[in-house]
Amino acid sequence: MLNGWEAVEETDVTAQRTLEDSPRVPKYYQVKKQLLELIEAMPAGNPVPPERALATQFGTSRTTVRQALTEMVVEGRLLRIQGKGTFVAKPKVAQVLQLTSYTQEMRSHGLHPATRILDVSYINADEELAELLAIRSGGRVLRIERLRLANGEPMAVETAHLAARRFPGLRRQLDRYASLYEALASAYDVRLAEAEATIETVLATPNEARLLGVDVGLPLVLHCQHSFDADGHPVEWVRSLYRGDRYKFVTRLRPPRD
Amino acid sequence: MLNGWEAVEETDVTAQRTLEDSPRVPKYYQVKKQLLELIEAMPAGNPVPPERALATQFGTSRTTVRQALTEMVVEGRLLRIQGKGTFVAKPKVAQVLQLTSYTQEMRSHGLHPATRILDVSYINADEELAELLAIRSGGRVLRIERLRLANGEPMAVETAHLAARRFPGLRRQLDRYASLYEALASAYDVRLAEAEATIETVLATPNEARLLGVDVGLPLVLHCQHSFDADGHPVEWVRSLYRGDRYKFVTRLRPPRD
DNA sequence: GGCCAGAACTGGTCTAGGCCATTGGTAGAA
DNA sequence: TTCTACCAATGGCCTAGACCAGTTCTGGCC
Repeated sequence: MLNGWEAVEETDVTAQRTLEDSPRVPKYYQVKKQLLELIEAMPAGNPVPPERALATQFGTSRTTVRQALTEMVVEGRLLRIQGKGTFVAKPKVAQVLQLTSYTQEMRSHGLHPATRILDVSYINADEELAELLAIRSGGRVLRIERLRLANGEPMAVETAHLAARRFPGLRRQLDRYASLYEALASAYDVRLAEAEATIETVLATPNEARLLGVDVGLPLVLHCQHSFDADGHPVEWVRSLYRGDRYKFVTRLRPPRD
Repeated sequence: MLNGWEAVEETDVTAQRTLEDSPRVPKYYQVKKQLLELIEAMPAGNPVPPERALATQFGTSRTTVRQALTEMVVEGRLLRIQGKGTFVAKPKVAQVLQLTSYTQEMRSHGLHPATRILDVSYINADEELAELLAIRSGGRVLRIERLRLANGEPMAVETAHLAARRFPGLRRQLDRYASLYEALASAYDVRLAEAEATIETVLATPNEARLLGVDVGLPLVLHCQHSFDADGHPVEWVRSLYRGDRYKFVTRLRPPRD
């Protein structure tokens, strides 16, 4: 019994033709294993058989096939499109966690970056945001919501917050510069010197899923960044949602100062 | 506190008393929304009603309730135990990404850390590992697999790799010191100066799930760290699997050197 | 009192089907 | 030729049950 799952890890599919044996392992997991082998030899974008066909082929119900497929979609190995089919997904992109702009970062990976501005507006800071930006509660904050793309594919939804008073006219300046950081440097002589970032996994809400073109409930990487200038004043607070199935993060670490 | 906030995109839930209307929103998602409200006022560890009761209460099938519950389990908001019930989970623990030992890190959060050594053995480096540790391919490598706990709860499975020739007798030294980093510093006068870490989301395999006490297929955070000493020589390569539902990562960023 | 068998729960897996929403092709109409 | 209406195929969501696997309580037996 202890070796129950061990047997599956090294599943010799050639040996077992049916899924009937070893009831210790869920059937959907056996289906998944076989599907993983199947798509291993397939190039990205290649379609896998439709769910109903797989159900027949494996001798299970469609529900069970979907359970296996869902896990693989969550893992970023498959991509489901309603009405079209299910396809082998592309491998993950690495994102270096440093104070570069998204544009620079993507170019250094040989990808073609693009940004679509979804919304630029002024809001009033709630208590939490006010503290992050070191302004008074209720103070005006410029909120910039952008969709980040790489090679035309949505990669992240980024919502930046900056104190309106500190960067007057920033809204207009945005049109003149390629990136926010460039605008801050050129128009306000502000450069980011340090930041604190948190990374955690969350699941896509319907709205976020729509923007990123993924399914509701898929794990995303929530990356919140609090950036400071050389004087230690807060400059921005950014909440970014990356596609967990397309991204991985890279960061350089140093020992803590004692 | 650096945190994500609840996205405000939903259709007006207050307007709809029942689950019948607005077919745009899946029923399981409406169930999830209501469950989120339900557990908001509940302390961690508190049980939610059993699935069959919820199905009756919401007028849906148990399958639909399970779909909602499953998402909440994946998000780390609920904890399911077969035969016992489903319970409100504890909030995430933040993990600072810096070159501290796990032991130090947990203590600084007021948690009681513990480490269970799963396996210490010598292996032969494959090509990839040899390059990471700057040794010849096939060279001896000490492999340390440890289970990290906080307040008695499994938090991560960590597998460290160090060149055997560079740290002779390290296997025995491990017993004498509280942490690996302490052993390196005291017995070999080696201190970590820098590291490169990658972070990505993966799903738990049966083996990993068993060790961490989570369900197969739950998202984990894969954290790989390549550490160097002050001379720039590689010291260790560590592959850590954290519970994605219990952890979030914090890191400090600096501008890239040009 | 103490032990054990079993009932009565819990969540875990699975079936066999239903209908809906989206997509892409096709046949017929303009 | 171009457009439109329809149809077939896909994945998305849902039902109403079934049985299995753990956990906990309970009642009878010693």
